[in-house]
Amino acid sequence: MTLDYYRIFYYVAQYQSFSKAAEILGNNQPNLSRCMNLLESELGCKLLVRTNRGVSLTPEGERLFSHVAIANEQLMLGEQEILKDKSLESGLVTIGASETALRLFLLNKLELFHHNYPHVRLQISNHSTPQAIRALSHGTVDFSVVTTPIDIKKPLHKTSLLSFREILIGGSSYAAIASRMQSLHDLSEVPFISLGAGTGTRELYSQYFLSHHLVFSPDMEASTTDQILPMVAHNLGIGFYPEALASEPIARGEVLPIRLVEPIPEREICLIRDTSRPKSIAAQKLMEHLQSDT
Amino acid sequence: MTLDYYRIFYYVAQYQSFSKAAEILGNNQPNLSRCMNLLESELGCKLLVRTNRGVSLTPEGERLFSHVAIANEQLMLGEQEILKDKSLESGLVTIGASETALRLFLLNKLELFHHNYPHVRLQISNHSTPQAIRALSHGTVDFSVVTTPIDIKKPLHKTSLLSFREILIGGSSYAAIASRMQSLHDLSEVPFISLGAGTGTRELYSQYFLSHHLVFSPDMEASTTDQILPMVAHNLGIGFYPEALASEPIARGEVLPIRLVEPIPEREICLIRDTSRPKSIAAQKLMEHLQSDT
DNA sequence: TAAAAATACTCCATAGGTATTTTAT
DNA sequence: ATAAAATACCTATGGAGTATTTTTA
Repeated sequence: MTLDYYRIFYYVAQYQSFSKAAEILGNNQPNLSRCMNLLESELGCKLLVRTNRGVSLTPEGERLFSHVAIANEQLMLGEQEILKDKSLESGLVTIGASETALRLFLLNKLELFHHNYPHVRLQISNHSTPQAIRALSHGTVDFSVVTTPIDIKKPLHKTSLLSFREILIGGSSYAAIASRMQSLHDLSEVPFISLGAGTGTRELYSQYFLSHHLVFSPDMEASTTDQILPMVAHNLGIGFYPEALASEPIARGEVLPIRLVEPIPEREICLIRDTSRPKSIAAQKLMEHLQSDT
Repeated sequence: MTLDYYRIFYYVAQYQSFSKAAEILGNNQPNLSRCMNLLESELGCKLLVRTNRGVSLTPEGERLFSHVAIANEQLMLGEQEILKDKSLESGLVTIGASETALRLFLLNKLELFHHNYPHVRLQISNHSTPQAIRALSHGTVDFSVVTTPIDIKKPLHKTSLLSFREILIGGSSYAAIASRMQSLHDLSEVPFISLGAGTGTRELYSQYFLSHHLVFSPDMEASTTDQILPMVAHNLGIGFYPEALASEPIARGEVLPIRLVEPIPEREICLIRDTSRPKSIAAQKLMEHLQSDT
């Protein structure tokens, strides 16, 4: 028993005519006649009353039609939705983003993407890097954009998007230090400002100090990177801060760059995806967009 | 684009497996594989993620499925309803019936029909014969069962079901009259009880009297046939009453039959249907039942 | 008689089926 | 090694189409 008969039935009932329905369906009258005969005989029940003026429904036909109409409309709706999703006229992408990744990379990219596909809803949850990765594992986001270092398990996959550097900055009180190149050992007495434990950034600098036989023990903890800049500007201490975000405050003289002998490890912004989970078309398109150079 | 793909998609999504779905559908795995490939390419969009452990849905597949599920369930529901209608496990028949037709014929028949098909709902509207025919013309009843005389136009069609006779009955006060055969002329001074104008019965007796060069002018009007018997029993007058209903009161001595020289016209109970209007299966079955001898 | 559906008949696309290969765990 | 889907290939049903006839208002 083929469902196509129901679609034909739908149009025949709508137009009260085999010929008209055939025209709409791009089919022919004798064929619809045959199909409706088959439908009736399969259901063992007359559905249509044929006259020389067209077709009308029997009581059973009416009953069936009320269901068939709903079914057909649902299918057409479904097709429309798929088509919209496909053409990115609808859709939802959920993104896990670390703060630095968001500020340094994602916001620009999202602005362009949103301009191109304004009907795709974007849901960004701002997390630390480990939190963003956990959200991905739990399936609460489509993908995450985070900063190295990262620790990744089996079905997760990393793609590099952008390298960036951090520099050490200090407030006006540290003008003397800033005036010449420093070694890490020289700064053991200077108070450091850093993000709290449990962030990738903190991990990174702990490793960085350790590799130079020092212990990184910040005197101040900021809960977001955003807070580091004003804390530094107010001379609470010195801290590492993304170069791209620091250049402007430096130009305005709000903070000073402190040059270091030991090269600060390069960091990366990267895309993390769960390869075991299928992606919506909108999510695929956005991921593609993030990896392109535009 | 064939709707059958959606049915296959429904089962594949349900069972998360081509093989399993094929089994349920009485089809084979390679065929479903082919059909789903076609569906995806027609929609231009991946719906299923094939793995060696089975199949899962992409986000677009999930969206489509929510619609397809509704559609499929509606179609299955529709099929079930039709099947129930067909087997008379459901259905509704509306009947227009004149009082005499109901009492003399219909009630017995309906009792048996209802016993055989208890799930078919019966809606009987009690009317005069002209009202029952009008209800049929307006499409508010499936068919009518009425008594002659009837006046019928184009798409209405009459089938005789049962002949019956009426007899003249009187109360105890009319024992003298009842004791011997009467002619209509002899009864001109006796008060008659009859139904009101606008009923077939009244029409019939007007004609009957007229054909014997008399005028039928009842002194009392009853609004239903039911009321004639007690009125007669209380000696308010004499009146025509269906023989079948009179026999019992006569046997009990409540009323007396009055024999007439002039033969009282035979009457008929008949089925009136609107040939231009299709009938539900239940209505067809009941009409058939009314015309059978059982 | 005209406008619809029904009938008769042809053709070929494709659904259905079998056997086998590929893939991922 | 196994359990799934994919691929390859074959067959025949039945859907699509054309021409014609039938029906009934």
